[in-house]
Amino acid sequence: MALATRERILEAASTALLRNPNATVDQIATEARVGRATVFRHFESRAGLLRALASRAIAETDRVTRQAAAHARTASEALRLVTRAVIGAGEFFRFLDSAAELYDEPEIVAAYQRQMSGLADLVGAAKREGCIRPDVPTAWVVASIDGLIWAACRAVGDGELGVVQAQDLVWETIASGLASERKRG
Amino acid sequence: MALATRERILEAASTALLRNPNATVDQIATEARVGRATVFRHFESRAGLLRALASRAIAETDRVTRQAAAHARTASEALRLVTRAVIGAGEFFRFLDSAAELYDEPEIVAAYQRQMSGLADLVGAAKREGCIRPDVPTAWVVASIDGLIWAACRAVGDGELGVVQAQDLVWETIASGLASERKRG
DNA sequence: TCCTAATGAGACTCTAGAGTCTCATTTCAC
DNA sequence: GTGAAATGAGACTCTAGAGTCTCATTAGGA
Repeated sequence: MALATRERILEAASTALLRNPNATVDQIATEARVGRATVFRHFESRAGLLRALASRAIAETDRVTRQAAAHARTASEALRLVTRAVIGAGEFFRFLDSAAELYDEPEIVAAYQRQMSGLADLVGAAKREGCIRPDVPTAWVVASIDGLIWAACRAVGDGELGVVQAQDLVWETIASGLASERKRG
Repeated sequence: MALATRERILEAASTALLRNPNATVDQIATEARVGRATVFRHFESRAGLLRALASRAIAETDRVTRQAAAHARTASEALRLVTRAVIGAGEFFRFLDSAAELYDEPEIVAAYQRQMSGLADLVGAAKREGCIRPDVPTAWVVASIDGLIWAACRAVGDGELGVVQAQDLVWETIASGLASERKRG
């Protein structure tokens, strides 16, 4: 029961924070259909709750990332699989989009930088394999993939796209852009 | 003087809010090198200040958007010019990135939706002109352009890219993607 | 120089929301 | 069924930050 309650609170926090990044403990408790005091029984503070939620998001993202990378035989394939995997895990970290206070937490910042530098390594390797254009700065490749992933997660969350569709579209956009064939050359 | 002070406060608010979306009136006043009371002499409340800042961002974005569209002879060209123009105005609206509370303001939400639906119209027309792939959902084209614009503004703000470079890269990414030629077909 | 408007400083009130505590009630394991 | 653990409800304290007000100081235009 203790574990179930804790999970329920985390889930509710994710939902409430997505709706409003400044959601109060009271709102989170209501969303979880739990007393406010119970929230403080499971987490030392509001900040502690957010940290726990962020840890969960980081762990899940790392997990799917590692798993995707392990299945790939080339860096280019890894880049594609990792991108798809992260989009699939979007529901876990999407609340971070506008949870500004969390970017004061060193753990969060470190995790984000770790993800981005892992992505940069992958992009570098994919360039060497001839899959990614060498004339485009790696920083931009990383930034744009990041931007497209966020856009995809938002679209999925809003019900505009299905998860698989979003995964396909992001990769298609990265790979070929959005212009018609005949205009491309 | 009154006008100069007001402008200084708006500028400071933009800076302070970018650093921390929950910046207090005191922090904004300090950033503007102005007394806290002076802020309340120029704006009815913190929320009013943010609204004024947002109005400024909306007006500027609308202005450059209209101007860009006016110079274009085809929808495809308009799409390109508008995208570039919006990136150029990034410094005005970038604080909106994580200013969650502002998305409660009907005026802001309406302006954002207006921009997005204008973009959707442009994309639709560009599709009809044969410039944008017809098999990709318009919603995704809009979402990905939006995502890339934000990514570009962030990169420019962080000093990773120059404005012109970012404008070029965004359009290049939209037009052709990031994959090497030989991998594209 | 003088007058007026704008400002800075700081004291003050008020409120929302975090965090604590208690006690009655529920729920589950045994 | 019984006891321990978990919970809900609500009262309570405390603090940060918004917003108001006053008064002395400054700056700028006539």
